[in-house]
Amino acid sequence: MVSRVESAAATRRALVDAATELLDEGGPEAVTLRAVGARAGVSRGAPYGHFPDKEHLLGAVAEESWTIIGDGLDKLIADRSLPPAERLERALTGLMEVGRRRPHAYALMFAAPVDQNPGAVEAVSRTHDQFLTIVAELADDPGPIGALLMTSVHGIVAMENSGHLTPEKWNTTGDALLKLLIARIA
Amino acid sequence: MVSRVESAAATRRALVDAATELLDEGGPEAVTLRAVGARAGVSRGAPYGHFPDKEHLLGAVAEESWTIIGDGLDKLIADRSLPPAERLERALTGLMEVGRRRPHAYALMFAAPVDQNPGAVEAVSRTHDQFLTIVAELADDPGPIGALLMTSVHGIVAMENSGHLTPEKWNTTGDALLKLLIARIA
DNA sequence: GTTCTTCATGTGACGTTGTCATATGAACGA
DNA sequence: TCGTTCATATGACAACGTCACATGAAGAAC
Repeated sequence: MVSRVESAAATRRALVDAATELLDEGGPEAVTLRAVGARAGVSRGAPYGHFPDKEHLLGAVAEESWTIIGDGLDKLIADRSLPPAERLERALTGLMEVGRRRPHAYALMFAAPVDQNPGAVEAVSRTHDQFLTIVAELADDPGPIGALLMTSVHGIVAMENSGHLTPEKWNTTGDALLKLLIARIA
Repeated sequence: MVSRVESAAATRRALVDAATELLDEGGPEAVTLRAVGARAGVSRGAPYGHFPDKEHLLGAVAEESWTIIGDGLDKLIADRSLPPAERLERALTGLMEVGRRRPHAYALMFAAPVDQNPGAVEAVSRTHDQFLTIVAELADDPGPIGALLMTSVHGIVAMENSGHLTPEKWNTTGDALLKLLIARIA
C-alpha cells in the first residue's frame, strides 16, 4: 500500500465504510464530514479529494447497499434447486430484513439523490432487473406484478420503520402483510 | 387583534403557514427558521416562543397535513350516496394525489418525528381510523386489508416521488398499480 | 540522481444553521 | 398607576458544509 493509487483507493474505502457505520449507528445526523474523516483516520477535508460533496459520498453508501442486495439476488437466481415461488418470497423477505436491520441505510437507498451517481443508478437498475427476472418465472407480464410487489413491500417497510404500522392499530404485522401480499398478487 | 393571546395565536398560525409554504416550494432544505421568521414577518427567534425547537414546528406542519386528509375522508364517509367500493378508491386516490401535489409535505407526514407531537399522533390516528371505517364496509377483517392497502399505496407514492418507479423500467404506472392493487386486495 | 509535476491530504477561514441568554416593550391584573 | 407576564428582537456561540491554500510525498522527465 505504498503506491499513490492504492493509498487513495484505501482512503476512499475507509471513507465509505466510516460513513456507512456512522449512518447505521446514529442515523443521518451522525454522518458529518468531520466524524467520517475522524473515523477513517483522515481530516475533515479529505473527502473532497474523492467526492464532489457530501451528497455524493452518501450516494456511494447507497450504491454499495444496493450492490449487496443485488449480490444476494444473484445467489438466489443461481440456485436452481429453489422453486420459483420460494425464490420470490426469499427476495421480498430479504429486502424486508435489510429495512429492519439497517433502517437508515434502507431509507437512504430509497431517497432521491441516487440520480446524481451513475454507479448508484446502475446498481439500482441491476437489482430491479434481477427482481423482474425472479418475478418473470411466475407471471407472464412481470412488470406490473413486480412493481406492485416491490412498491408494496417498500411501503410496509417504510411505514414499519416510521412507526405508522403498529399492530395495535392495524391488527396485523409486517410479516403477515407480506404473506397476504404474496398470496393475493403473485 | 390587539389582545395578547390573539396576537400570539396569529403569529403561530403565520409561522406554520410560512413553514408549510417554504416546504412545498423548496423542499426541506428551504425551511430554515430564519426564512420561516422572515416570511411570517417576525424574527428568527420568534418560533421558540411557540415551539420547543424546529422539529416541533415541522410536526405542526405534518399534523395539519394529516388533518386536511382526515377532513377529506370525513366528507367521503358522510356521503352515503357513494357505493363502498367507490369510497375506498377515492380515499386511496386522494392520498396519492397529495403525494404528487405536495411531495415534500407528504414525505414529512410519513417521517418518524410525529411521535413527539401529541396533536400529530392523534391526527394520524384519526385518519387511520377513518380509513379503517371505509375498508370495514368491504372487508370483514378490515385491519390487515386496510393496512396492506395503505402501505402499498404509500410504497407506490414513495417510489414514484423518489424516482424508483419509472414506466420504462416497470412497464406500468402508479395509477395502473393502484387499480391492480384494488382489484386484487379489496 | 536530480528536478519538476501531480495530487491526496491537512489546515485555516467563511457563511449558514439551530439554539440559547438576555434585553425590551407592550398587554394584563391589582 | 404600578408591577408582572410574556411574546418578540437581538447578540452570541458551536457545529456544519465547503472552499482556498499550503504541504509533502509519489511518479515522471531528463
